[in-house]
Amino acid sequence: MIIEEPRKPARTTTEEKILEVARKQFLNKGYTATKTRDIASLAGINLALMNYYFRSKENLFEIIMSEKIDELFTGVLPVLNDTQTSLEEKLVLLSEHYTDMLLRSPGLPIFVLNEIQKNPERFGRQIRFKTEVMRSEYIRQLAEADPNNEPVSHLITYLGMLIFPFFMKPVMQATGALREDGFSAMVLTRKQLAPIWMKNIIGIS
Amino acid sequence: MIIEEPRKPARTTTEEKILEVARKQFLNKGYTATKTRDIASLAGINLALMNYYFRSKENLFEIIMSEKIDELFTGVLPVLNDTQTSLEEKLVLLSEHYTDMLLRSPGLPIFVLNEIQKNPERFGRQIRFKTEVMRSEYIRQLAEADPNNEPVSHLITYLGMLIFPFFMKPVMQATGALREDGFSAMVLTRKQLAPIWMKNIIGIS
DNA sequence: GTCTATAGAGGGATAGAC
DNA sequence: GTCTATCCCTCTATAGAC
Repeated sequence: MIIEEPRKPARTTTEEKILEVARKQFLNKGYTATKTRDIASLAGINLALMNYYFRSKENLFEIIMSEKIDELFTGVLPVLNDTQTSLEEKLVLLSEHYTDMLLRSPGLPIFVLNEIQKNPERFGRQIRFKTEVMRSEYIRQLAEADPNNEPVSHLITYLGMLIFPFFMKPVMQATGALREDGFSAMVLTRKQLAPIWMKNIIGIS
Repeated sequence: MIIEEPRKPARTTTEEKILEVARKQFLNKGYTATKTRDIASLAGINLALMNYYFRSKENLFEIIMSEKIDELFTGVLPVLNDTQTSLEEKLVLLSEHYTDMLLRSPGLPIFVLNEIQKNPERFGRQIRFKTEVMRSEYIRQLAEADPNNEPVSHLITYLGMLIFPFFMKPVMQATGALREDGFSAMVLTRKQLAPIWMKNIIGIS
């Protein structure tokens, strides 16, 4: 009879602390500008210990990157694939999902898409776009609504409505066009409007 | 009588060659991942000479960055401020401007917005968003069309329609969802459709 | 597991000859 | 203007003691 190993709460301490710091550093500075020394010192340890847990900077980065790609893309697959919800309901769910999530992680899209662009063949494959997204219930319903619809283009349009404001956030704030709360307010209004806009565009095709 | 100095074609050679290479390197790799040694060797010279022309990497970068911000943002100000064109015409002109320009420089948006995010206070000011864009004829016409319109939000929506596909390009191609010519075709179709979509959204508000 | 110390490579910048 | 040689700092990674 096999006895399960009990959870070791000790392991959460240092290892998870490093991951936590690394997440923040990579997200804010990108891969090259992030220094292992900074991660170590911010985690309250030193370089050698960081390499004891994660063999290299690259390795640590791949772990974080994989997490973040999931956060940005893979997370919505259940919504897209749900056969119980209508197209209209999916539009609302997507808007809510992205708006709420990105208000918590405004820097996520620019980080992920920038690093993918610098290394497409390495990270691109993780996004099961062709297999998972293009064959989803969402795409099927889109084609059903109007056979002339170009599904990929429409998906990009909608993601743009939801995500692009977060690309512009630093610009808006640095130029003084929008303060922090002004930006949140705008995005929350858009959360309501985006599904309506998009429904209309789909109708138009 | 002042005699104008003749253009010195000699100066275009080395200095412009360095700029040309630096543009490509910074654009593809970002600031930190770009190495001055690479710029020099790709320009067919050496490090010392590069520092003779441009005092430092930072200095060279600021020049390129300034150029690129202009390319992405400042370039459309004449369109936005034209009192001779209708709102509808401006939508068409913006769509044409961005689509054609970004097909030539697909990596421009992600480079500029990523570097601005890493250093907002430094580069943000160059974009005269609050003073030039927000007081433009375009914004006035938008408010005229419907007083309930939220001009900033609508501008972001439209820029998203035109620019966001280029953020997704590496993802589309790495996942095999779209080949190179498939992407161009999609974007060219969108060039026609985006103004129509947007006109409709403005009507809805 | 956690540390100190250091190897080893790479990067930006400059001195100084031509 | 353009080069070679080199300084000097920073960064990643590892050896080895505790």
